[in-house]
Amino acid sequence: MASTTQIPIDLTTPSSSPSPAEADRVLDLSHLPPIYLLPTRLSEVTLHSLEQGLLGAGALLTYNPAEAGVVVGDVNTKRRGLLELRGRGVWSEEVIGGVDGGGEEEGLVKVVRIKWITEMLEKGEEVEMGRWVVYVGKKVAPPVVKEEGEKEEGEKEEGEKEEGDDHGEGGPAKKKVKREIGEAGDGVGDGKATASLKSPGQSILERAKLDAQEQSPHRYHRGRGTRHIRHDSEPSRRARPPLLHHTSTGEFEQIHILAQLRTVPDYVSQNLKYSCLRDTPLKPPNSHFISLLQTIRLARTLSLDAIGIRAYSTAIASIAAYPYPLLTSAELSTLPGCDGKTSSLFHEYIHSTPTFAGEEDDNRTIHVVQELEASEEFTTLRMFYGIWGVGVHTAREFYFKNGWRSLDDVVEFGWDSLSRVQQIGVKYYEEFNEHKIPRAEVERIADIIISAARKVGGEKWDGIVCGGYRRGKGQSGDVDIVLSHPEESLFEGNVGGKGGVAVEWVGRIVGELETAGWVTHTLYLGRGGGFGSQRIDHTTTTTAAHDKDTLAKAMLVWQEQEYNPPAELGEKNRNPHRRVDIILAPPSCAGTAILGWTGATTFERDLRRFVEKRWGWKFDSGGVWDRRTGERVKGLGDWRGMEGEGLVECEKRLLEELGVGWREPEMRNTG
DNA sequence: CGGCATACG
DNA sequence: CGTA
DNA sequence: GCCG
Repeated sequence: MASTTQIPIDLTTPSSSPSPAEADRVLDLSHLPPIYLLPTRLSEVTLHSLEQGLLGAGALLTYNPAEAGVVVGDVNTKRRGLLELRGRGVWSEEVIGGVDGGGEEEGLVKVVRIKWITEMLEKGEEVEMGRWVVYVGKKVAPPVVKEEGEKEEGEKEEGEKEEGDDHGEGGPAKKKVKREIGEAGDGVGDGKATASLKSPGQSILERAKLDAQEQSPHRYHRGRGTRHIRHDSEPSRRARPPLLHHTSTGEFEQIHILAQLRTVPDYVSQNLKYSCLRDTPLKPPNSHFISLLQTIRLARTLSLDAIGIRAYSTAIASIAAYPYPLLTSAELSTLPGCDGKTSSLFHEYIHSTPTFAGEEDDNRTIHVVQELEASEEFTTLRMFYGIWGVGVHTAREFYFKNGWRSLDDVVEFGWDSLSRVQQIGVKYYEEFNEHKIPRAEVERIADIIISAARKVGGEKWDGIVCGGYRRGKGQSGDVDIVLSHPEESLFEGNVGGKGGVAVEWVGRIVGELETAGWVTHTLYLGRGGGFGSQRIDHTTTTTAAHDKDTLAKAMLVWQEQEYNPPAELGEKNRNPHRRVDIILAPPSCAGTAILGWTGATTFERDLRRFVEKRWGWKFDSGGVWDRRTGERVKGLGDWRGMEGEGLVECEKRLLEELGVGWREPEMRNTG
């Protein structure tokens, strides 16, 4: 019941696209009962403009004729009106004496000619509907026969595992308890230690996948070629009278019409699947739903499902680029990379808890996500995975093979089996994970690094912070800075076996920073810009990136030296430790390095797919390569610093040469 | 039903 | 295998 | 999981 609530949607969207509902309105039809537009004999264009006009006047539209108080259509006779209603599952008896416009008697439905609306829209003022009414009926129960409707997903009431033991965080591990780790299980995990690593049949991560499969696929048909948001005037879809179901259906239909009024973004209408070719802002309208998908994606990560990761990443990136709050799963299913599964998740999400106008929607949820958040397995694996130097495999080993459940377990039973960097990762677990880096601190760190580079290598060294900072995030997990120098000659010359002049430079710069006291640990120092540096002799292909086209990288732990103790804490430096990556690029690689290190991940993957498809090139942050010849594509990514080009300019030129076109870093937040 | 980004230690 |  |  109460199906005709206010449309619980704020059409105001952060970006562009004026909404008809926002237009200054002289004509105000908001007091009218819900209006249903009969699509019969109307073109889609006509229908659409009528909808827009009505919505612009604040009228309440519904796509459920059963809820309508007024039905408007190309109908001229009483009998026709009655039949149109009946054809849509609305049974009624004529009310003689009639009633007049405006009033909304319960259970009454009036069929009105279109002229009524067009006249109002032309005049800009309300018009008595009386003279246009062709039929007034009183709704009655249909003769028997009930139709099956959409099934509501069962809620709640699902496996409630005995969860309970909290492992209160464990805090940063400060103690280095020595312990033999040969007998992994002893004393730990009370028998849980036997669970299999590879195929834990009872694993919630596995079950979550199965659950998902069982759900009705809930597919929405999509058009070939140009894809439009499905229009409900399509007969097949219309056939079903969804009434007799409380709530949702009515809102669904009602909301649905709103979805049709929005300008379809190009990437949707053109079915454009490369996230590098469209804007993806940091804070998209559907960020809450996205965060739930990210949780599911993480579950896929933790269950070693690489393809699931790709699939969810694609969907997330697509939704993140969508400039409107999604209203229905049908609307969602028109986005590239979002089909049955994704839209069925949204269906569950949007119906999980009603959200009213003005409210945040973060009380909505998805069942499998709740299960994940409640499961010890998921939350513990996630925690282990958060240790720098611990990947999925190791996290699973900790959990399933060793039976560990907390950081304390790791320290107590496994410390000596950890690699050096893992030990560092554990030691600073909290600082790395909980304490994000404010932008101002990122900038300070960058200044110090650039200064160090200039000190050891001259004033022409320049740098640019990439990563999340460059994409506009207010807080960063780490600092990624790309350094370069405009003179090729600096990177030529001797090539020991170990890899290029760039490595020497990064060594000198890090040395300077260490000496100055900023670096507490060096996790890695050497070749590889992360996404590749060039190595020669791939096969026969000459090409040869020389070592002068090689990136170098340092991964550091950093700590601000200036410490102002709040008196009682003492003089020890308690500033949080920070993860800092320094990438050193010769000028020939500067553009690709910056583009490659700015991210986000899905943007990068799609960029590589696009460049491969469009040109047959291979992109990595050390250069652009022709796959056939193996040759480096000339000029791409070269920094013309000697000619006064800036680093950002260089990246811009590269993006254009790649056929991608310029995209602001702030618009590369593919989630 | 194959493909899904890429490279390095 | 881990990192990005 | 989605696409061609």
